[in-house]
Amino acid sequence: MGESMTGLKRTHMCGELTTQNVGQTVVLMGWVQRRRDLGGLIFVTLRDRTGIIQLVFDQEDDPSLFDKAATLRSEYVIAFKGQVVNRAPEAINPNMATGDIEVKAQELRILSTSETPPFYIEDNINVGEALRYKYRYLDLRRPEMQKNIMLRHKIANLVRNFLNGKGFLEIETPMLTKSTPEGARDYLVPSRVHPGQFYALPQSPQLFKQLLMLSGFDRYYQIVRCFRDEDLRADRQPEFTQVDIEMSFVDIDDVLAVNEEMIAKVFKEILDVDIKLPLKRMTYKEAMERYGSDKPDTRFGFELMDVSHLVAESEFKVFSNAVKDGGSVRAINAKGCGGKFSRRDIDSLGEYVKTYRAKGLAWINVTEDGIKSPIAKFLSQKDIDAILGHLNGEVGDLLLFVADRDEVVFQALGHLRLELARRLDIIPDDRYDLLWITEFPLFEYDDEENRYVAKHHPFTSPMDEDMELLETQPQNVRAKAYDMVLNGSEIGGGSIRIHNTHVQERMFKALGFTLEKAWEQFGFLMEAFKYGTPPHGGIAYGLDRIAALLAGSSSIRDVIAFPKLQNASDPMTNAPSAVDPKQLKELHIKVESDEHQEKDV
RNA sequence: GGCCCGGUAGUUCAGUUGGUUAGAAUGCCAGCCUGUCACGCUGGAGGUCGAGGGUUCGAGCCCCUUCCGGGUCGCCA
Repeated sequence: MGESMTGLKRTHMCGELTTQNVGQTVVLMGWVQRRRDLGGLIFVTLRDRTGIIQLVFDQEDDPSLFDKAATLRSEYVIAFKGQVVNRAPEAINPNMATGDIEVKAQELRILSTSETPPFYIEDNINVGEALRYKYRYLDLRRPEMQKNIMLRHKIANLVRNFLNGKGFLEIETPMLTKSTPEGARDYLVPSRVHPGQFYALPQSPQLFKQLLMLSGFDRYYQIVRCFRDEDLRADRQPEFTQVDIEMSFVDIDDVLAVNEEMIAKVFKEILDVDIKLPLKRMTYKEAMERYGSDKPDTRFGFELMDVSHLVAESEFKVFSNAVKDGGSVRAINAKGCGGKFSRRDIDSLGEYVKTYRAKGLAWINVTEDGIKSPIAKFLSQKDIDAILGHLNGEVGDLLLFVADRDEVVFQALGHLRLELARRLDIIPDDRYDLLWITEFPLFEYDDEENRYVAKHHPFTSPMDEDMELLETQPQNVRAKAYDMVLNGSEIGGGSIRIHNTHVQERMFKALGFTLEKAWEQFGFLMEAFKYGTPPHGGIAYGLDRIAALLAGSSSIRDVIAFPKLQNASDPMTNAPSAVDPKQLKELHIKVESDEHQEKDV
């Protein structure tokens, strides 16, 4: 049982004390970080969310207070009264923000004791994530986590203030909504009053924000939770937070302008980094051809180069056949890597690209003794000269080639250039390359479903000049879609929407929907379009990703207070879990296999 | 669903060709210590080697099954 704090009122936060407070009597409350018992003298470091301060208990001053301090252990919660004093010059701790002062004890109350925590509450701990998340409330006590969560708050606050100032309204949209067949898998929610029917948790408030434009709210935003029942990654959680924005009477330039101003403000306020506006724009086509990715990391080179035209007639069938079959042969000149990478290193790069479905990695090592390459024997001197010339291959360079369908070539080489940069450690970590990727294809072909599917979503407007290709050459239709990319991560994406029933119907048709099916699924939207729809468009940012990037974290889990593990479970609450059969009965749900029912009953 | 890596003390890990009583660091507990700040010194407690099965005279180590964690491909409009 703890003591009462009655009669003591906190006067200061630990990390806010400075030499300015010397001489004052202060009351502090927080957690015991560490106790150092030197015999007749005990030092205690006390922690709250602002930082850490050293408390001093001297046996000669007050023996009973001293004895009480001796019982303190890590993570005890205490109320403490004492006088702030300067430390002796030789006792100053330069590694501590408050290291030039300490507080001499006058009163101590133990408000709450603590068991020994399963891991130490400090930065740079080396502990498995499963353990950290099981005790997430302790993990969150660590200064670096406190910093991350506070940073996230600050970003959200900046965004709100900025958008409020620009006349945007924050409007909530439903969490219980309608399942849509396109896109990611939905989380379904049954309800007692509708047997056999399900709500879906929103993957995004997309349709609702469009309807809000139709209602005349003109400018909307929402910091909103979204849900996708897909497999997790370091940058993907089943529930995540979007900064969702929509505007009326706008075209692409209007949306991009206000958004890049917002992001620049966030960078200035959070990192004191000046972002040069307007942001660079790059078309999807250029991004793919130069970087093999629609979210290029432009902080380093190793750009892709097309050598298809040089090897189309080559004796090397892997190259010439790829070109004949409509694919391409592209290369990266890994400048200066010829001498750095061993044969074993190069082989491991070959294994790496196979992850991305490339069948292999051809290479040419340009050395002082001429070229070394397993494919040299298939290439004529003329071919080699042409390739070296085109790729600017010089002594010391390593040329890496992938030949396949464009899609595979881009993916393999796009990832390879990232891998090369990581291995060579040449990615500057103090640089923030922000850019827009524009003119995305409206459709991409889905091999499994044997039809075109929307690359962004089915409400994205085609570019005006490509409108006529909708029925005849869907693969060549570009969309009024844009992504914001930061250092190789997509942090936001959006589009100008279709605001016309007729165009929307043509779109669904191109996607292989019958009119009946389109109306069944999205009838409420197309019906709405009949009643006076302003041109509109918007964007949605991944707040978790932005916060992680600004915090310098490699995983969005570091900026989410209570994240889920890779299997989408929560080791703290044990969610998801079996439910009482009574609940299922009420919901008219029968679970086929009952082995999962026993999991944690 | 596929592939890769991992699971040994509270925690992070080591553990040789399969061979005596499974170790280290740190944390924890006790004692000593008045200027520490990763305090120090001395001592102590602490283990279902993820689980189940198999091979063997003998398994932390080999084999099979399974569970769990991480990464990744598919997937993620």
